[in-house]
Amino acid sequence: MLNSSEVLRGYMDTIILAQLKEGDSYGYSIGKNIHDLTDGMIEMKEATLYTTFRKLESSGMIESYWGDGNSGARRRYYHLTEEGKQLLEENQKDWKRYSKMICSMLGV
Amino acid sequence: MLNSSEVLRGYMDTIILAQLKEGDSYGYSIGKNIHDLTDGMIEMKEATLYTTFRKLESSGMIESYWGDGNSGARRRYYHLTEEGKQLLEENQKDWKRYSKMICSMLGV
DNA sequence: AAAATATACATTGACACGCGAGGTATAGCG
DNA sequence: CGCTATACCTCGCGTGTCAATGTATATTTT
Repeated sequence: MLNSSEVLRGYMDTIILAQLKEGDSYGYSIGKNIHDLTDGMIEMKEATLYTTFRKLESSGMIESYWGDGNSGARRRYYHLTEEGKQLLEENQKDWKRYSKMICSMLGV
Repeated sequence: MLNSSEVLRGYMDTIILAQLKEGDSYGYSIGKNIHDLTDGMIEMKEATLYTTFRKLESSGMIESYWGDGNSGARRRYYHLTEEGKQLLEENQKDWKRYSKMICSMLGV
C-alpha cells in the first residue's frame, strides 16, 4: 500500500509522463504546455522540471536524445519507455482512488 | 496564485480541519478516524499528526484544551477557530479546482 | 549593429512536509 | 506484574520543489 504522502506529493512527474504519452518532447515545451493547458494554474518551475527528468531517466521511465541543432537552441528530447507507460497507468489509477478518497474526507 | 506544489502537498492539515468541523476532538481519535473512514488507505502518522497540530495552532487555525483527566490517559482536545473554518473552505475550493485540473492533465 | 527578448538547458543550496524511531504516562486485563 | 491499548510528544532524516544563478543561441526591436 502506498501511504498518503506519496500520493499527495510528487504528481509533477506523472504529469510529465502523461505529456510524453502524446509523443516525444523537450523540457521547455513540456513546461510551456503544462502552463498553457492549465491556464497558468499549474506552473512547473524549471528546476523542478529538469530535476524530475534526471530522476525519471535514471530510473528508466524516460530516455533522452539531442534533437537536430541546426535551428534555434539545442533541445534534449525525451521519450516515454514501456516501463514509464506502466508507471503512468499505475499513477493514474492511484490518483483516481486517492483523490476520490480525499474528496470524501474533505466533504467535497 | 498558489503554485501547484503547495496544492499537491500538505493536504494532511486540511483533512484535520475537516475532521474538526464535525466537532472538537483529540489527536488519537482523529488519527483513528481518518484511518477507519478511508479503510486504512489514508494513514496519518502520529509524528505528522502532532507536528501539524502545532503548526495549525500557532497559526491560529485551531485552539487546544485539556480534557477531563479523571479516566484514561489525558487528552488534548482541539477546536476549529473561525479563521480555521475559513481556511478549510478556501482549501476545499482549491482542492476542487486543482484536482479537476490534474485529472484533465492526467487524462483521467 | 547593438540591445533586448525568447528560447533552451543545467546546477546548487535551502526549505517544508511527512515520517521512522524513540520516549513518557495512564488504565484495564489476565 | 507484565501486556496491551490509549494518548501524548520530539528529534532528525529523506525527498520534492523552488529561488537564484549561470550558460548559450535565435529572433525581434531599437
